[in-house]
Amino acid sequence: MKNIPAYSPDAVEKKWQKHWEDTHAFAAEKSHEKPKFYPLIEFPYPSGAGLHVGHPRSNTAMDIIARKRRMEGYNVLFPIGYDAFGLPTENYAIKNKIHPAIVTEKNIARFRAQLKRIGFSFDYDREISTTDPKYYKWTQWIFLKLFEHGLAYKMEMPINWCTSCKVGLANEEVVGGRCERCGGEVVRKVKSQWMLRITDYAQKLLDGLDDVDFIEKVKVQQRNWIGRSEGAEVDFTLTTGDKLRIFTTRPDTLFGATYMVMSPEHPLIEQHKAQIENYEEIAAYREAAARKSDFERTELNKDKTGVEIKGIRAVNPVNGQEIPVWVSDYVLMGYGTGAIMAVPAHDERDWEFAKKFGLPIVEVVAGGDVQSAAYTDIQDGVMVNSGILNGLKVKDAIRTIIDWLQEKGLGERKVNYKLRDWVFSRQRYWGEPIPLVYCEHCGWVPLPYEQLPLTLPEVESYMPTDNGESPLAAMTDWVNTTCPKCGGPARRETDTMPQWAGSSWYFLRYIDPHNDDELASMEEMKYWLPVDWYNGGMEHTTLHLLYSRFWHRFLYDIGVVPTPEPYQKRTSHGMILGADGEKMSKSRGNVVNPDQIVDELGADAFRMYEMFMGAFDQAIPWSTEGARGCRRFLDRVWRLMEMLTDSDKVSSDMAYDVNFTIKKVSEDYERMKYNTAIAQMMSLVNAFYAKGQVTRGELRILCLLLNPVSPHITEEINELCGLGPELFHSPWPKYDEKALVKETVEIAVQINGKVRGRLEIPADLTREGAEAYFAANEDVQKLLGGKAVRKLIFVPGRLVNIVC
RNA sequence: GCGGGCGUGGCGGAAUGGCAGACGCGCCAGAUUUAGGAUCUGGUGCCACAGGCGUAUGAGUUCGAGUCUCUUCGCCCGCACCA
Repeated sequence: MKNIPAYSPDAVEKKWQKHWEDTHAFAAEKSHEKPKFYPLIEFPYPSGAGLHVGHPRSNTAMDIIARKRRMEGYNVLFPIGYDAFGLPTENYAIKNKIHPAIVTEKNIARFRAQLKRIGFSFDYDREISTTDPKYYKWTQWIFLKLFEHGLAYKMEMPINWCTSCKVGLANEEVVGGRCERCGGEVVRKVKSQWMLRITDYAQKLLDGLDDVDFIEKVKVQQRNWIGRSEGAEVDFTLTTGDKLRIFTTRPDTLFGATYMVMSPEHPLIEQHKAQIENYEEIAAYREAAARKSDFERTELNKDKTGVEIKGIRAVNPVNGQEIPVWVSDYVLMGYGTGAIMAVPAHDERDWEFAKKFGLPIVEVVAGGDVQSAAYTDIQDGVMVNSGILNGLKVKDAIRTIIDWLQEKGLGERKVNYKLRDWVFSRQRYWGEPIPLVYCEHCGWVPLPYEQLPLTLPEVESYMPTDNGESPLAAMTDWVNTTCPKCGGPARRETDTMPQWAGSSWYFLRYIDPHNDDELASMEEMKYWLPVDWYNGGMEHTTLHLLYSRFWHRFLYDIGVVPTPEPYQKRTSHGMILGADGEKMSKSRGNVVNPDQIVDELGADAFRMYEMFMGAFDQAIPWSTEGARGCRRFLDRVWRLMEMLTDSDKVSSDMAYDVNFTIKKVSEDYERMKYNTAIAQMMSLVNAFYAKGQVTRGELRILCLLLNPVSPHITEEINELCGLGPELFHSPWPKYDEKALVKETVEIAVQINGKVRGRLEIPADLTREGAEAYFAANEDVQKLLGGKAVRKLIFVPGRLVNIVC
């Protein structure tokens, strides 16, 4: 072909992006005739820093799948939106005295422009933002439904308080005793908080994992987070006459319990103040424990502390033995019953504690040396010193003792979960207002649904207050209202919702984003749900993923959505590190700006490098040199136009390579093996160069295969050469099985397992015919040097191994 | 400590139990060019180089192991006193 223009990514990309935008090329079709496909990426938080090179990794990966599915004839919904409530925007607003809504709008505009420059095939007609009152109307609506069903409640409880953000945090937001966002110190503080009863859904969230295709490590993390454990609750009688209930997973070791431990916050301590001889000492210990942050409490776990409660003892229900009761902060009030029986012989923590305080260690499972270490094995051990359990294996003993306890009314089978209820309040401005009012007569009263959305008022200052109240609390005009129930005076809730709220259901809104009557129409949801493929970061596995599964399951239970699980498949991408192999951060100065890469190399090369740089699920250091290599490859693809020949067919000598590439690329995209798919296309292009020619038919196939990765250049080449209709709605190429069968193949010849030569043999040689074939082959006989063949292993298409 | 994952050239990484290092980066040489850049061609695991050695370590299974089993070492991620 003559007169090939120079490749200018900037011009080519602008041209196609405008064309796609003008024609709404990637809008999901209204009709439900075609099979649907709903791929999803985690919608970004529009930070002031703009897009990060990490975003395009997930986006491009799902864009490739979305584009391939359209070419395969699916109706594809590939949406985009913004998770725009949140602390950084609010902090920026405070610092610069700008309304967070204005900051948000600006940031979204920038993100949108950056995303469009990279050419993602999002359906921008369905764009949403969690900060839009038309959106958060439904976030509030869901909250009211949760409230209506008893799943939202307000409770005085110790919360994690970030001393720097001055805000309560969920357990999940505390990392190593510090605030996940700002790194500030986190202490305990008692405050009245809205809570969501996610614990009611622990078992459903666990069971639901069996019916979805999440990658295994995501399932494992969710299971660990929910933390189900089976055991029993057992009542010990105290010498005061009342009962102390404990939870244990090892009721078989009941005969080995030599003391008990209560959490410092256990209510029985206060109730028995009078009987406790050393109450002062206990109270002092409790105060010291409360002052410690969670972090310190766990940091010091090697050195256990505790105080014996003098004046109260407990009676072991299985043998009537009287044992001491201790207080220690290694027992947590928030799990089980806040008290344990201690079996030092068979629990490492109890063993350590017993050693430190000189408490007796009684062996009840034989198999170890319990004086030198706790014996915790449950496979081989046999019960000893255990009355009715003697001689039983651990598992049988557990069953036997629980039955016995239940019969005597001393205890019962019990399942516990590590999962805690979700602290849902934030003392912040830039979040969804909680649509409830407090009335002296009626208590907490929900706003009527028709009054939603309850919008954020304009305030003077977004600063949270030192006493822990939200900035909204200062807005008396807004706060003081009337009770929807009795009409009397009432006060609005001034806490707002956490950022997790808006992101817990956004995938539903994409389905029907402009609906003012419902969060989404049932008919549309029945067509589009569940999300077919959701890709995101591992950092959201235990928070966002679990929260959104919880909300969705609740909505399913009340008949609002048609599927129990929101996401059918969940995959995860690896992080992109700085060129130095460290996590990208401003302070390290190793941050790569996507705009710069697009400026220098073009969006197509940028997208390709993001996919080519390494295995998709692994952390990979950035290399701008590597990205230039992808640009060089696209230059080579462009110059294929110089060696174009007239045929619309695939030439016979290229048939194998072309068909193999179709097969490999098709399969690798599905398995997220983007790097090897691209490598294969590079090999094919190398083959065209080696030959010095490419037919129009061959180039068209290459453009189709490469289009999902680098959509602009491929459309341009296709158009310049007039190869066919626009690629993005052309059918995905199919390979010809027959073309993949070769007449001869080269195999390796091994003698005693070592490669000694190569041989061209007929491709259809069978295992049966192999012995005769190689016996008659001169080259093979030369390698054998007259030695007798003891055994011959022939692997068709691969090798022959002759043992002699 | 528990759970999950990983360890292959100078680098990113390929490899249904079957020719280790595909593809790319970097590097070397040549061609072209006034020069540089770009492009093209060839080369590039290591060594004592007609051969031998090589996938963190040591063993095992196998005709055959990067791949399967066990051992040791190292690294990453998640959870972390959850009874």
